[in-house]
Amino acid sequence: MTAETSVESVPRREREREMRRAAMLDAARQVLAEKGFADATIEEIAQIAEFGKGTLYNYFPGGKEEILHAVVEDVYDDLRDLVERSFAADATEPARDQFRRFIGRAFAHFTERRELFRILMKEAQRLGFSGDEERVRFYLEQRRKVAGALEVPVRRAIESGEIRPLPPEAIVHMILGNLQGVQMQMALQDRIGTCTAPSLSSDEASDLVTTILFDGLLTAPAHPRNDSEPGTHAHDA
Amino acid sequence: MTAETSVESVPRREREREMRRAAMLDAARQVLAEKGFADATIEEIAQIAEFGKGTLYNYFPGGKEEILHAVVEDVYDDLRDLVERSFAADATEPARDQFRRFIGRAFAHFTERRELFRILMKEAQRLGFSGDEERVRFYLEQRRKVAGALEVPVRRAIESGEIRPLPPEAIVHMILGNLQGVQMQMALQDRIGTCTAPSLSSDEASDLVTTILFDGLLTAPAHPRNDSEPGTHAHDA
DNA sequence: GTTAGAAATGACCGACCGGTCAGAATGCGA
DNA sequence: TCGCATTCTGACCGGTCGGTCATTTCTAAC
Repeated sequence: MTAETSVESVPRREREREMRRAAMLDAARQVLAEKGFADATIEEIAQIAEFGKGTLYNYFPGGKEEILHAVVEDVYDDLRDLVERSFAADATEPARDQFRRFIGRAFAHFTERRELFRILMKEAQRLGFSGDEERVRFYLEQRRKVAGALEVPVRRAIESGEIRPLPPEAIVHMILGNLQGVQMQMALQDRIGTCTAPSLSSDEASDLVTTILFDGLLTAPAHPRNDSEPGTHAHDA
Repeated sequence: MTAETSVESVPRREREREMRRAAMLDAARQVLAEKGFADATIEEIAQIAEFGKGTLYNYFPGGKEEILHAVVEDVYDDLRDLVERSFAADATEPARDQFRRFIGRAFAHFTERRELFRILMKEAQRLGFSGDEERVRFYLEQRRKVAGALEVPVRRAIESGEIRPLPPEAIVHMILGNLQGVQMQMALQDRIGTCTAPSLSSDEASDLVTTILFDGLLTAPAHPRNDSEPGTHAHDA
């Protein structure tokens, strides 16, 4: 009955350690989402995880900072997986449909995981704009994980001629910016009882983003669709 | 020579007070951009503004929080002005050109005022997601100043039939999301010597955003342009 | 020059928190 | 059961910082 130290897949001892680590990260997520990095206290994380403060330092010798990094890293890993899974389908599927699927899943992901979105908004930016070289590098690395994954289908769609040959990195940033902007709107929306707007549903939001992104706002093309490069239009002084 | 307390436009005493207040806010902007709210110290702000710490509390009895609010409020006011100025032109100008002008100015505004963008990124979100009812309300109010201003031209363009009749609030959020996403990319880009990308210029960025926003990514319309409502497309489970 | 009121100042206080470490608890093999 | 090793723990320490207020400095009216 009592476990033997046999050569099982994972040495038991280690598995338990991993479980505890996960519990600590769970607690950290919760507190970070609620308070933000600056106001979160190690003490509270420890309390929620039901460990002594000192124990956290066993698992995360780097202290608060290391905990934040671990949490953020997980969030971005999940996001990258989500991207990769969303585009895994056959290559014949129209780009528009593939992206529509991704966008829908991304909204769903963060809608049922508010706290992760909060952490991303509150802390990721802070890392990116931190004065500390190390932190900035970490942030860029994380962001590139996702951007890199998303660049693959974008490039494919450009090569197949489905979408305009604009700089892929820029397209990726715009897509991510759109997602963030609308997710933000939805998050704020139910934060105060819908002040004015008719409360976009997750599905409506997906359609909307896809439409604007792929079809554009204009009702009638101002100039030929195959005018692929932005070209020069009205500039201002 | 010595000033008289005459009934001039502004009572001198008050003007000087206003100047000092402005100097303090300048210093605050600088420190907030560099360190963020949590790590900024009143002491440092006072030092840079060349006042004693106590004096700051004369001008901002609410302390650190009130200072942040004042700074953020100014940023949003400027932004709203920028929106209103950009669309003040005659009503016959095509919507696309008007928005192109706005987008260009917005990039220019934040490109030559990095520190304001930083503050917006680092702190505004934090306010929006704060647990405190009061802070959230403040944030929403600020944001609405800008969103409200931008909604005007959007509504006009919808009514004139130039752009699709999608929910104006959503369009506004997407526009703002795009601007933020791309501005962010540019900010990060020159934060580390351009890792890979060919470094989007401010003007290229404006064209790019305008193109995607108005003309869409697709090279050929997948379905009729006047299919104004997003309609149902590929959904996923 | 005098003085009353306003404004500026920075030493000080108390709260808070990240991180440490000596000792307690626990596990585990002999 | 014993004893060693590993892990857990929370009281404690040092440092920081927001905010206060008694004192000083300035201003301007008389």
